[in-house]
Amino acid sequence: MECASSSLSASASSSASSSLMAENNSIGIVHRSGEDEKRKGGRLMKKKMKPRFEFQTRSADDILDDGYRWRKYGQKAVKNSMYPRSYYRCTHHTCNVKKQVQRLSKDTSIVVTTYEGIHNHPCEKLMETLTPLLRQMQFLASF
DNA sequence: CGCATTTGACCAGCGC
DNA sequence: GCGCTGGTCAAATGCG
Repeated sequence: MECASSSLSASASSSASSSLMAENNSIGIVHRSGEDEKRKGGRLMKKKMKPRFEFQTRSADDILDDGYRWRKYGQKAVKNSMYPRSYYRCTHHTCNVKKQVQRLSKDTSIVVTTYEGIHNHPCEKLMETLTPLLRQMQFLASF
């Protein structure tokens, strides 16, 4: 499904100072949810939600580049965290994947990234990064 | 010029 | 029944 599960961010876009990523990116699925979608904010949504995957990543930046383009559509403060929670959404039309990032009040260095839904489109960024390599591979393969 | 990000406002669900 | 929290959207602004 998602080819970005490897989170091999090429860091070609934002977060130029992602050198801190070399630290130790420990990710792990903490929770998996079923479905749940409702009407809110004056907008109606389906009654079903996609599978939800929660990842805990050790990073100083909330913007984790997993190969997809995310557009922040909201930010709300959480009581438990005292830090605002950021809501992101995939910029793709056919892709209604949502992502919410929250920092742990205990360890501000830990970021909880919750992915909601599955990408139904190829990773543009990843493809972009791999295209030259693929071309090279194909070229070499002709030999 | 285009796009992504930002802040405020609004609504629905749930609790009390 | 009212109040609160959480979640989302919309418009405006800034940056590339």
